[in-house]
Amino acid sequence: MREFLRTKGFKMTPQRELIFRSFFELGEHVTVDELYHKVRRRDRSVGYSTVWRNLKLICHVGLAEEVNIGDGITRYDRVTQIPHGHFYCHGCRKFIEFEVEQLVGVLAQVAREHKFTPEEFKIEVHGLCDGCRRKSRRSSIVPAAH
Amino acid sequence: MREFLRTKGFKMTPQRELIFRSFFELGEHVTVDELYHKVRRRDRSVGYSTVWRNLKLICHVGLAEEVNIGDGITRYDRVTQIPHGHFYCHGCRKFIEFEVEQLVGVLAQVAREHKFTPEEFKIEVHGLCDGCRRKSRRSSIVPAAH
DNA sequence: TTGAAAATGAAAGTCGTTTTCATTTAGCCC
DNA sequence: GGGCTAAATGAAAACGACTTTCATTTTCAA
Repeated sequence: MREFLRTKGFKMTPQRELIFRSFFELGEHVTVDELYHKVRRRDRSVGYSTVWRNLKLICHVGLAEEVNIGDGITRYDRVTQIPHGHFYCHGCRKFIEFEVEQLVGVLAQVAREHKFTPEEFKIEVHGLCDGCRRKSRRSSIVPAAH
Repeated sequence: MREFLRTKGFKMTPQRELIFRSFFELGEHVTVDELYHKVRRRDRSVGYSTVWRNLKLICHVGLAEEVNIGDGITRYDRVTQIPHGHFYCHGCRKFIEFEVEQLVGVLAQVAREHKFTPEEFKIEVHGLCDGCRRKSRRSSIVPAAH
């Protein structure tokens, strides 16, 4: 990793190593805060901005990408070989991943038809997971009033 | 519209009428600021929070939905009969819409397999439109340094 | 070893969003 | 039409995630 970063013009530091390692241990849909706290448990001296900057760096070198579901909190998702979409349950606020290889193929075709050059595909479905659906049936939830 | 809102327990006001009308004139990918300024051109006395609250109300009653591309700005998109996805060009920052009827069908099937109850589908592709791709070829853009 | 460039941590700044609160208004009942 | 209650409004402040600043420290190539 030190070598990998050096070729891109970045230096290795103890903080960076800890942050990178912690990120890959968490791996999926990581928020800055989550990573910050994980790192902090191992080294109380690391600052929030250092965690944030390194998360950006991880994205910059192509090892992760931002995921945005619209709740104002940016999540960082390790880049994997297999493209995947997200089911986001607004009950338990958890993600379920699913494969989108063929969907991406279709999308790429549609993009070509529109002369659009795709770089990133975001496929997200919001709804309720099995567990939360059962719960919400019992105590049907009323949306907040204004 | 007055009637429609009344059945849901909301009142009609001059401000609300103006805001609703202005929103539907703009129609697509509307930001709070855009709508605020459009409304203001017709009535200088309308407050920002009123515009914001009414935009939320439009979503609440199912006439629009939030679109989030990850730039920290929420856009509001009129709900249409035909489900559509977005190509977002990060060159000119414009959206191109495309039909996703069949894609949504496939997604719904995948959701069923995961016992997930879908409520909203977000299909977004980031990249470059035809015009911006030609431009960026000529003057190949270097990503901002840290 | 040394110097330039990069990285760090604390603090402050930014900016879109959301809430608060005093006041006004809509619309139901008589 | 008048009275009443809940909803709506506008200004301002609060919120909160994200980003930048700056003085200091550290890395690493020469």
